[in-house]
Amino acid sequence: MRTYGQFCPIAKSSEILAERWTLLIVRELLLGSHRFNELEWGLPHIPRSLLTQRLRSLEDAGVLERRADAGGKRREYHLTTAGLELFEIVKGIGDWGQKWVNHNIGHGDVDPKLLVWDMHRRLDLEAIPDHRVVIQLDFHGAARGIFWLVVERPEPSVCQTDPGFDVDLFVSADTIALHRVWMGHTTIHEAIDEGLVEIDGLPELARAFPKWLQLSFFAGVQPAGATVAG
Amino acid sequence: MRTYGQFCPIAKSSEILAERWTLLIVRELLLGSHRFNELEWGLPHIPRSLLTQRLRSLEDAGVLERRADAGGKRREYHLTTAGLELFEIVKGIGDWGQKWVNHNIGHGDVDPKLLVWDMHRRLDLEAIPDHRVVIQLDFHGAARGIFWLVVERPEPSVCQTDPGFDVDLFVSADTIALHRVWMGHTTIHEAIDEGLVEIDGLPELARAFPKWLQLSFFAGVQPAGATVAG
DNA sequence: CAGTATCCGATGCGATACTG
DNA sequence: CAGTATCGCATCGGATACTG
Repeated sequence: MRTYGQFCPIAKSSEILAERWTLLIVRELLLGSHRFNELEWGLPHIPRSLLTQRLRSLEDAGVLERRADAGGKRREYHLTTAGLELFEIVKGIGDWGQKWVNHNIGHGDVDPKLLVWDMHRRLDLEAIPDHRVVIQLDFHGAARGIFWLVVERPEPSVCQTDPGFDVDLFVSADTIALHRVWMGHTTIHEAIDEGLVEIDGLPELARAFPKWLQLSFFAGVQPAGATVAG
Repeated sequence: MRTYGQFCPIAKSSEILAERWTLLIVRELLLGSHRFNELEWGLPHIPRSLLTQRLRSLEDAGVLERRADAGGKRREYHLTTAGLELFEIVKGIGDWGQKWVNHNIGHGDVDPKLLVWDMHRRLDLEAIPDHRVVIQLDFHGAARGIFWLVVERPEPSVCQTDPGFDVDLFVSADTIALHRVWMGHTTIHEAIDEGLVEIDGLPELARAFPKWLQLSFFAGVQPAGATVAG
């Protein structure tokens, strides 16, 4: 690991935390991912070898620990007490970003895979129906992709290939528009009115769907200089 | 600038803040350095070209702005509102480091130059005498160096070469020992008792010196697992 | 003093391919 | 699924020299 040659605690922390990808890995762990594959879903474009390397560094630094899972065969990654105490820092960085960093979501910043992964993790388990609902999401515009969201208790899941179930709801969305909804820059109803998002299926389900969908943790943070919506 | 291709505010912030040296530059600005040369004092080993580059990135990101100073000739770097709002984040990272990162100060982590720079910035202006006091600091042990601290109002200064004034106090210190005092791991009186720090000069000044010296901002944070001193 | 310009070697990153 | 191995390239770090 590269060091700064300083005793300052900010420098010592930065040696661990300020390396590329590291904070995003911690974010994923804080949000409840524990398996290598789950981490990959939340970190599109990270080289697998680099993920391995970072997980090892974080283990050495005492931020996380590897465990064998219940089955005994697979590994799981869990934050230690030290790692869990990064919550406020990571949240603070996110709040700062939402407030101050250019909040025009551009073509380079959108990733349908990450969006559906985030969405599936924020579904309101209290609000979803008792029975399984399968949603097909078609993204178009800045970036394309088709995903399936299998909404069920105890744990919703997401697929990149057709899971084979009958589809109950078809959602077709402009990629940037749905990102803007997720980030709280607009509402899903506005996006629907503008024709950028369409929901097809049983009217009852179509009406209920927006209620299951919780937004990003940072959707409530106002960008600096934004006028408060009337 | 390297990006992550994510809309997540943590990722957008990290693109700016998680690059090497960046957080330490922000630390220096938060602590009151504004000129290129002051920044260099607080960032030993940073290549000047890289400092220039980072300052430019931070300006582009809206974290700082360049100004002409009062004289009109020199440039100064000042945090914007966005930059000032990084205070809690930087402090949080420092607190976390002081609590959780290996707090054995080793040979690779000591830097007398940074230490005297930090010390001169934390001198208690209320407590120092009315007249100028010149202190020569001799570091020995893990890393060597001689510095002169010119203690005076309104602004103390520090030199790497003999400023030519009569020296009022000679301080001779083991480098690691004085770092440990600064970080709150021990007291200066303990270090003196162990023979690791010596102060020579008028007894009145020698007695007063420890009182001018405020410690690191993080000296009050207990390392995890540390027993509270009795 | 306050930078800018250039050059070189080491390392980190990212892409691809391979394995149990 | 959960990694490991390898390799080219970009960036960083450090040195040196130059400028207003």
